[in-house]
Amino acid sequence: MPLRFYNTLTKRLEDFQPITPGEVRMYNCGPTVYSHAHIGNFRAFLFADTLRRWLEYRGFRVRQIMNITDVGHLVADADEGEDKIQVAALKQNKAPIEIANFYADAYLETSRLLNCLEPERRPRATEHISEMIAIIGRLVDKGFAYVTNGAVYYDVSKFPAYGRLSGNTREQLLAGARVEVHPDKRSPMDFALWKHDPKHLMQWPSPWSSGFPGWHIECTAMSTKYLGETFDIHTGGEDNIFPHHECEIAQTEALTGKTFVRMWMHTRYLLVDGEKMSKSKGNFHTVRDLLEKGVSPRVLRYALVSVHYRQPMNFTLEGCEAARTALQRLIDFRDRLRQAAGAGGGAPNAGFEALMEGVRTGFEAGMDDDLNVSEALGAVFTWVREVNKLTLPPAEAARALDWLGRVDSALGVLGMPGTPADPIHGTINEVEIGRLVEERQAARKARDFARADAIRKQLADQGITIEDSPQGVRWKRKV
RNA sequence: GGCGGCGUAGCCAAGUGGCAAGGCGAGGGUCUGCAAAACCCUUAUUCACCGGUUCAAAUCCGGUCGCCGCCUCCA
Repeated sequence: MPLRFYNTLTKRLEDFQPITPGEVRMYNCGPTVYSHAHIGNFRAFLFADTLRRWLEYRGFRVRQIMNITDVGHLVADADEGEDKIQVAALKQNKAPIEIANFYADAYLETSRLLNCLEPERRPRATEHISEMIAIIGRLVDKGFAYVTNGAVYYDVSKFPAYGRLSGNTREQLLAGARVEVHPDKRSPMDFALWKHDPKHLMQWPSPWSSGFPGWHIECTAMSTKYLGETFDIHTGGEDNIFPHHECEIAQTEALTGKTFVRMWMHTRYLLVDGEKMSKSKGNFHTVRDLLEKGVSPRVLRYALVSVHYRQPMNFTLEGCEAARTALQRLIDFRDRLRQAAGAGGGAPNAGFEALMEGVRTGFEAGMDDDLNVSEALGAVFTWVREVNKLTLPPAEAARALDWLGRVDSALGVLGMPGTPADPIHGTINEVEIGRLVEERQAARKARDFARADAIRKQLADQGITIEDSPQGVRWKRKV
């Protein structure tokens, strides 16, 4: 079965072929750095990461660009609202750049913690002002934009295809218009490319006024700069479909006269406890909050990645616990394979080849089908159960281990270390664990089971699980 | 009002015409000093509801109910 993705633009599954054979050019809408990223943000970023990993698994070279928005993203109405970063700056009595840098650094730290691969570039809006001004100038020259009172607006009426992505056509928007028309705008759906506002903390000179860029223009400037006028994939959250991506298409295609993006992919919203996440409902989780609550990064990654990206996901702490157990099963399995690869026993298993072929086929079919991770994981767990029944000779264990590594190159969860910052891991060190394990063994030998069980409990409280097997005692850290 | 999505076991979640994957949880077993891990068995005669098409529908069509998102704050 071919690799295929759901294209928001055509509203159907399409076989995927990059423009340049063997190379995929992909732009991911990244964070606006005015506060800490929440798990909904990271659902989208983890989707982008998984998509990149899967394309690489399939042998493509992936040129991945993920932006950082540090100016222009307005907090309320697009014309009257304030810049999100400016709001945070005023509130905290800091310069906008300090706010942006602080949250950008925090974001990058979280991204690494969740095992996201580093994109080719992370361009920032404030570092591409001159490119944006150049594009705006060309749009004015071409008649797609007009200047009033130092501001520049895109004239949506000049772009008949407006609405193709979101379904919000000009007619419908006009019919349902509920926004006061800004006096400078010709139509309520026109959007700002450049704004003039003397009160704004971030100001750049331009041919029209000292001011700052609109939100949508940054992605046009940065994506086309690094990926060309037409590229393969553009991703974002479903809320980006309108207005952000609709406006990007209008701007960019008016500018170049070419198709902007071939495949638009959007993650659905994530709900928490069945409701939209919001601070007022008390169900708002930033990634760092969850880590502080003891959800380890790899459990969080597993939980967020294991649900299909186009399915509305309901995030709960109970769900995290289920994810933790499932992940523990995979990690225990891997550890057993490692041991068997070193000192396994038994003759070659008759059905082994068929099992390997089955899991590979099933996993790849799921992932190829619009990144259906749930289906792909189903194949993996079925395989795990079958392999667990066998006694593996080293060669087979090594092959299974190798395959598990392939699976994890796409999912990125097993290779993640537990982090010291994670409280469930406790502070106990290996020397101390070894001492307690030996003390417990001595107690068991003396049939002092009360003492042995007390030690086991003590270790369990530190996140250490003891397993007495015929091959000896083992211990492991909780995932 | 316009656009889009969802409703599958206690929970999460695949499956878009041919006897309902997988994970978590629960119960029973094998193993164990007891556990843990692993394995075995059980846990949806049924896919929100009502009609229709078909030899055959969770899957297609029509309708009803419920939930959610977007329509210039948001991934």
